[in-house]
Amino acid sequence: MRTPEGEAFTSFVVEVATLGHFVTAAGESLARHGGQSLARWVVLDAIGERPLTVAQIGRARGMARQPVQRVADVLAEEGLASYQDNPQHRRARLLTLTARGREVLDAINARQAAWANAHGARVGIDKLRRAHQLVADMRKLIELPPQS
Amino acid sequence: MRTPEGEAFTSFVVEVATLGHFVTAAGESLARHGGQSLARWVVLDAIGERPLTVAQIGRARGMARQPVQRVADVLAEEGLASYQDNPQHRRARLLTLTARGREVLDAINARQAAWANAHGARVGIDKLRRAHQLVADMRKLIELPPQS
DNA sequence: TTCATATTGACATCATGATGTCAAATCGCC
DNA sequence: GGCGATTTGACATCATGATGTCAATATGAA
Repeated sequence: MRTPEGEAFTSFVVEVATLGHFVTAAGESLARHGGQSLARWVVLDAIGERPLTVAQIGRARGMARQPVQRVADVLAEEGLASYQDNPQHRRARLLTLTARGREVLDAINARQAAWANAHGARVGIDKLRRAHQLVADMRKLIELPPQS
Repeated sequence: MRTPEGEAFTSFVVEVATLGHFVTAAGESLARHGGQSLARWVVLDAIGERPLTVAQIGRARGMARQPVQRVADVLAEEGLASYQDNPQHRRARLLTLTARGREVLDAINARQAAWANAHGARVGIDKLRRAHQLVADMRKLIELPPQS
């Protein structure tokens, strides 16, 4: 009923889910030091380079527009971002970082960089590259239907 | 500011978060074929071996008791589980699988086994073991404070 | 046994993300 | 230019998981 490969695959999947949980928690922790949350950080970071519409942010980060909309509205209320008119689209305004939003984002990203540098140095570049490749391969595999 | 190792670590973390998302979606899909959700499947599976209290389920699956309580109450309402008196603790009743709950759980687990067998066969046992080890190592690392 | 401490269930509130629907706006094909 | 399809924002509802509080219960030290 369950092959050794099936057992191993299930163990891997469970381990990945657990690691994903830890990674998310680490992200929440990093964001909290800037007085934000992971969801807010994701939206702030998305518009760090250039203003985007809510729908564009959702596509860029693999989220539906609706949750992004809610977070974006909160950020706008708090003065970390603001909606600017979009010459391309009358309704779809561009969410833009304010000066305060830039400060907050830079602070969180700086902390994240230190965190990643410290962890990365311990692992070593070779193992990191292999790990990244392995996880990326696995993702492509899980995306495929199991029958093929 | 950002070392190559830091860059690689960040890429890995983002990839893991993405894979975790896919794995969760796969779990939701498997559970849905049994008319359940991932959260309900997790609770059903936790009491598959022996009855447990809500708090025990939470600890076993790394969740707080409160969300488990809510899911458990729904399962009890739907007749997939039932609360039985606990000789060890007057208030903490044991959540127990009903016959229907057993059927549903077995069906979902059978489907998961087929899914895992098919995917596992494609990857191969060696790569799976290496991937599992790598991910487990990374988790231990992220759990440590970054300074050490 | 007694009493401080920890655990537990039962509430509440909240953040997050998914999904559905609708009308306005844009785009693309003709 | 006109018109159908798509995109978008703006609502709504829902599932999930985290957190906090409280009283009832169990546990362990004295």
